[in-house]
Amino acid sequence: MTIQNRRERERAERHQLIIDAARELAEAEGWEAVTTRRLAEKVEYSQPVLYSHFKGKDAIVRAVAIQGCGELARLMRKARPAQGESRLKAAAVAYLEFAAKRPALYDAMFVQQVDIPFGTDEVPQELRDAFGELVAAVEPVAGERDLETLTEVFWSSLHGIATLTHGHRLRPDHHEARLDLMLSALQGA
Amino acid sequence: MTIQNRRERERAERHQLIIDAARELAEAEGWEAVTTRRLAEKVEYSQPVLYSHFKGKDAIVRAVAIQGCGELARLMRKARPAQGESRLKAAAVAYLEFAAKRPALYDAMFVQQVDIPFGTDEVPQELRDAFGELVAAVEPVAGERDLETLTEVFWSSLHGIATLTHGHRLRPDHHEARLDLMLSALQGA
DNA sequence: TCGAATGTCTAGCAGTGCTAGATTTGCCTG
DNA sequence: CAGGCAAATCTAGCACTGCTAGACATTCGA
Repeated sequence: MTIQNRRERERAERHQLIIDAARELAEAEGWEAVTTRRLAEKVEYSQPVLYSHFKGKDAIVRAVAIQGCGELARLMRKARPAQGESRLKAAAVAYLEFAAKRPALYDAMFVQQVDIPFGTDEVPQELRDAFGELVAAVEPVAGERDLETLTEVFWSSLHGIATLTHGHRLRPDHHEARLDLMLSALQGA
Repeated sequence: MTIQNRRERERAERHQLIIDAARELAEAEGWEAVTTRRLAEKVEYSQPVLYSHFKGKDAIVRAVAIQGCGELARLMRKARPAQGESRLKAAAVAYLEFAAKRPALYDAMFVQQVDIPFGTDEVPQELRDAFGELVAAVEPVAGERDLETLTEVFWSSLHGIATLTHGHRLRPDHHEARLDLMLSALQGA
């Protein structure tokens, strides 16, 4: 029993080791540098070991993405301002900072279409948490408008800004002006 | 001289043939199905011919993307409503329809980071035209706000909605509600 | 008709994700 | 403590990718 336990624990540790290695490699050199061979080398095992933990490379990326959602949720929660200040702006800033500082992670989460269940299925808790933070930020300004729909619009705007900025499609020196314009529009000023 | 001309014309035709084949293949089976071998087979030449026209696969995708921008611009121009109706809404609908109906093309244009010059460099005319259509749609509702910045916000929102919708991250049956909410927010209602 | 230049193809390299089968490792039993 | 067995792990390889060097064919001008 205890041996079984130890083995399971070791397996779980290695599982996480692979996820961390993939994330680190992607953040350091981009996802195109994350090959099963380099990943195997980084965790000091041979390639087939990866496949005893994950169904394929996609599954590894998916695992990284889900944990990334957890981290985003944590960051946004930490960024909740003291009462009185704009929750909407604080959330937007935190979100965009995350996207800018962890582009590879953000890419896995929301750009690459790794088919994480998003709809009616069993949505990972990390995703729920992240979206929940967005909802909480939108709630004070929703007014008559449908909360969830407005949150989706808010999220879309943030996502659009994040990805177009990362692709150098927007003027870099107008970031703050864009953010302010977007926020005041959504606030229904 | 006429021989030279004929050769140049044939080369140009084949150049376009490659671009069309790549677009068709991508639209039919996704970009992951667009390999240099399959593309060569489709145009009935061997692989190296592709490399005599383009520096590499990226350059082919880039060419497809730029022509896609031209098409988007054309569609949005055609969708300009008669006076009185909302230009903003017409532009948004046209943009989102394009993104939904030509997902592979949209992907090449704005999702894959094919480094098309966007900033100060020599921006392709097709891109200018597409952005110009957005500016024209925003202009009537800009009011005191900076036109170009507001257009960037509008574009970001559209892009976010387009990509998150394509990735099944948004509730499909709330598409119109989201669009209306976004438009009325930007309109400064 | 021949030589040369242009154009095109065959064959191959180094890399990818993934896996079958051999090999080693570490456990439990006699 | 030795032996056998099962589980974990690795080696080697497949079919594919983007890309290219060098052989081959074609077409032009003299």
